Amino acid sequence: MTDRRARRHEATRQEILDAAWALARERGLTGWSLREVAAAVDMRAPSLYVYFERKDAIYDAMFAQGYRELLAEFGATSTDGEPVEVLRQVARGFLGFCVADPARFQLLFLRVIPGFAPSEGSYALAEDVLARLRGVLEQAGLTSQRAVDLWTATFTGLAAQQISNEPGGDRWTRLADEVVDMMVAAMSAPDGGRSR
Amino acid sequence: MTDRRARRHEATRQEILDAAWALARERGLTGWSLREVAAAVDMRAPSLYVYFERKDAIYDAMFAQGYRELLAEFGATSTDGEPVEVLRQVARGFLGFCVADPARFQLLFLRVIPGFAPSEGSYALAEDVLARLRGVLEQAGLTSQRAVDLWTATFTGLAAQQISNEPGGDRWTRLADEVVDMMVAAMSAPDGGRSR
DNA sequence: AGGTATACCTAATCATGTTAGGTTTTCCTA
DNA sequence: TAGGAAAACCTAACATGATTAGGTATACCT
Repeated sequence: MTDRRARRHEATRQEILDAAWALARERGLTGWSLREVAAAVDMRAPSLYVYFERKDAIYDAMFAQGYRELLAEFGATSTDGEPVEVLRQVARGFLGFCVADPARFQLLFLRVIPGFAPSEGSYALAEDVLARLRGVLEQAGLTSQRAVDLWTATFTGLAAQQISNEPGGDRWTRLADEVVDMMVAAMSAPDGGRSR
Repeated sequence: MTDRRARRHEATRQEILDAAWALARERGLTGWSLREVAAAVDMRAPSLYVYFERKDAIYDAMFAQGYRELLAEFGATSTDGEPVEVLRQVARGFLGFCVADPARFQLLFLRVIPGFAPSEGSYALAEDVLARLRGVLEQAGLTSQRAVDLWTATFTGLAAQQISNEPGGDRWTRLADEVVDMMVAAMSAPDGGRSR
């Protein structure tokens, strides 16, 4: 395929993704049909198959895009300064990211779509994020696998509660700093992070 | 309706629910159709409407049943002894409950079903459970709303991670005791549970 | 100018939840 | 105990969903 055409193809693909995101935000992650996406970009449903081989492939592309955005959010967080303060920053940033787009949160962190699993490539992006997180935690002395596991569970848990019980509020997200301090106190060596 | 008939009706209703649970456990919470449930109880799909006015009503009944089971699990946990030990017991019990049936976990604690919201009556059961939890936490000095919120977020978070990342394992659930101790240390008065 | 891949379409298939409109079964009552 | 009403079930049909088949037109390279 020629360059010009490839660019055009990619642009249309992104247009479709944008339409899907808009619908997902409006009507819920799974609350939209291919016909609706198609209508939003002035096509008929079957034409979408030129750009995505199945509906799940759209979800997969959204998944990848979401993790790329999270990586960007990470990048925007200043990583220098007192390690614990950096951690607080990261925690707040993460929660803000989750709450900003509940549909995205569900797609990235909950298993909401029946039968959908991210492709290898998309999953790799998720692991990039995790690696990045591991780095920041280490800086603050949270080196154990247990600490990382607890971190992810706690903060996705906080986001989930916030989103499903009080969307738009901060009853759970405002606990961020406190929780960070708590985890640092309990799990930084020696030897809350027992052995490794 | 006569008593005999009412009993029969209720029995069939439960039969349908059991079939739905079985399918949900087998193929995922949303991975079954009315036709399949009907086949499992030797009927055709439309006949199910004698017992449930819509598919969501089945989910609602499952939701209620799930919370009744959780209440029972609570009842089975000995509530006397050292408060912190009781808390550990409760935490382990809860995680066991979640991991034992991922479909149930999703139904009760995640918003997985598009468009489904529990009825008032079913939701009341969920609040019963929460009230019960509040009681146990208070016994151990965790009296603040913040402590309760953090508790629910953390333990549903742990369960979610365990279920979606390592089903059948214990990488997250084994953190239970440690997390309980951590929360008690950080949030029992004075005055981790600041003011109220 | 012509050929070919691409982009798009309509028509159709099959599964889904749900409604309409029966027929059969059950069981209370006269 | 006969009759009738309600309950329990059925088949047929609909609308909407994802997806496939099989075309037509457009864009671009040679």
